[in-house]
Amino acid sequence: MSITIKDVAQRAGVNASTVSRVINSDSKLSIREETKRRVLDAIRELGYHPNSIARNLRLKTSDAIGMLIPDITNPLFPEVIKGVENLASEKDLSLILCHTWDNHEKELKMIRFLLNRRVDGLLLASVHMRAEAIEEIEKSGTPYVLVNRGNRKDVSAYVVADNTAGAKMAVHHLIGLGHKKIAHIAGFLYTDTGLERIEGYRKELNLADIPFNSDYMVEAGYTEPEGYKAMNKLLLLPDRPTAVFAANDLLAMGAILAIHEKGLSVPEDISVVGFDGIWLVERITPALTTVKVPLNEMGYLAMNMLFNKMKGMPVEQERIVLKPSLVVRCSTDRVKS
Amino acid sequence: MSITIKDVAQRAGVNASTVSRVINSDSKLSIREETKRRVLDAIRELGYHPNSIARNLRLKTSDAIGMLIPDITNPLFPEVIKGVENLASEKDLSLILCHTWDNHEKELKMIRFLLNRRVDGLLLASVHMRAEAIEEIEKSGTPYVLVNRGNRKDVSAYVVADNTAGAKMAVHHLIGLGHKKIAHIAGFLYTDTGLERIEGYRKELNLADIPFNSDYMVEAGYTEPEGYKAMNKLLLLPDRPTAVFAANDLLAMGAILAIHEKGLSVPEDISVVGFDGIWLVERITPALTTVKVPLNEMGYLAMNMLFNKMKGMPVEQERIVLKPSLVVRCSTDRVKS
DNA sequence: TTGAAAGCGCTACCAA
DNA sequence: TTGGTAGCGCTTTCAA
Repeated sequence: MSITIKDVAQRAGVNASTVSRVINSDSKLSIREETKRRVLDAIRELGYHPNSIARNLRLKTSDAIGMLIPDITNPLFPEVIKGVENLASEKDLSLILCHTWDNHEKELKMIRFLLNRRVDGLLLASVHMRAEAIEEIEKSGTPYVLVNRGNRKDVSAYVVADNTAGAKMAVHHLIGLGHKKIAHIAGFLYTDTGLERIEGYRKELNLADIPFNSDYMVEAGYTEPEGYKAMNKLLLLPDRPTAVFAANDLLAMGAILAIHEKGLSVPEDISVVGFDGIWLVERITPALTTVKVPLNEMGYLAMNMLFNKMKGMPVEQERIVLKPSLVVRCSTDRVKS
Repeated sequence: MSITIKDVAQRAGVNASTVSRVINSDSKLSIREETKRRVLDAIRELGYHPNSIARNLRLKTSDAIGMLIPDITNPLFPEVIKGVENLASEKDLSLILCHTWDNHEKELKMIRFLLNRRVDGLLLASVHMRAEAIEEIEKSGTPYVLVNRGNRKDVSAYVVADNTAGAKMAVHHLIGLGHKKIAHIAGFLYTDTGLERIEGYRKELNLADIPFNSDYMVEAGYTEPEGYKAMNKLLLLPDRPTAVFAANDLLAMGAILAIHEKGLSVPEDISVVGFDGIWLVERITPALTTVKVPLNEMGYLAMNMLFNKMKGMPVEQERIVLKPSLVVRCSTDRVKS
């Protein structure tokens, strides 16, 4: 029913192989102008469109890359995806997007799914510390790059932010403002983003000789409602913190909501710092002080690295750590004495 | 190099067709338990993963659907995509995401690209009024559904919001607050969302016997900077509007920024209403009054309709128009007399 | 410069 | 219950 290369060949009075040669216009092959024209005409007349699936089977490629993300409604990911897409579309690669909802089962299922589709490469922005999934990918020989979340335990290629440094900047800023009772709303402990941000938090506290208070650290996740819940726990503490460093911007937003609901205000009563620097947080009230990560660049660089790997080209740097920067806005202020 | 069905067959001492039958475990076919076990063992031992590309070629499907969106960093789309993805992953369909940046050339290019990949269906959230692209899709016989943006001129299947009604609600609200000088920051005129929202704006004005003032309508696009620019134009007017209805939330945010920069305040000096109801706008300052569209549902319903079409199942309703609702928050207030 | 033919990995028909 | 085989639409080698 669909028009194939044979139909075109017949119409043009040539062999299918000739049509193929015309389509792929290999400059090394010489094709008579006249033949070429006839083929091109036939293609137009019949409205022929080459079947990529057949082509891919023959060529053993898919011209597709798979990307795993936890949750696209966290505005962090669209920014990263944008960076990825820019390069991918330039290279005529399709981007197959899969959601894992930070669920290990789903993650594995999606990876198998993508591997069966023989994607040419994988971008993983949703990775648990468990190595099972990674192993499966490596066995398949499919090139892959971790994005945003790395995995400190293994030797995979990745593009991530310097989470520890970022967390230190945030806490340093708070300490500079005179805060001592600094809480941390942490991300998942099975993600290295979560772990490293905790590490930075603790290190910086240490540097300032502020003892770590386990009451001040609560594990949340990465969504706004989780930040809200975590903050409510912190607000119940007899010795309430005067500042909160949240593991990401959404968490920070949830925290601010909880604080406001208690009739307290930010930053007067409690200062709040976020992480990631999604653009919308400069518009909330109060404008959020946050650790900005070059998200777009992260996506672009990851795609670029993946592309090089796919082409078997040398990758000069397999592990890229992007420097974040502190953006001070209105959600942080000097501690009230 | 990769393990194929033949390798498995050889190892299990059966024919490839038998392996295929085991994999696809067709309940109608009877396979001896013993054989089945041998095959399954061989699969496990060899770490075999079926090649979807070959399967797709044979079956003439791709188990993939393509989705066109203008710009994923507009938070409207992640919400829609989430709805789509929910159903798609349930049906084991991959979602191939393509960005058009609202550019007609790119749109056409992406459609051809997806058609060549023989996607089983297409979800179009980025459609120009030009019918060229649609024609190409129809010629290919690929089922498709328009999402968010419909196309009033043709008979395509779609799931959209009732933009006219939504716009009327917004303007009605403003009029009820005593506003007469109501401006509209419009979306692109080649999108029917843009057009219909204008239509609702004008109709409601009409109903209240407020004459349409062309100075009060400025075409923008759908991004925040465009809203900012448009508002600045409006602020230059000798007879400044007291209220602004923006064609979407991002535009409204840009407008608010412009207003604030001029030292004016929302809603005291100028009231602002948005459209779409992305969740983040309840957190900006002031919390945005907006026309909320059930975005998630929109995605889900579109995917559902597409799925039915793909299966050749009867689609009871080819054109779904979702009712939006007005959410009044803090960005609108009575006009100062 | 072009044609013939093999084969990518799979499924499904027809036989046995 | 299983095997053999043709063929999905394409590319590419080998010959002509």
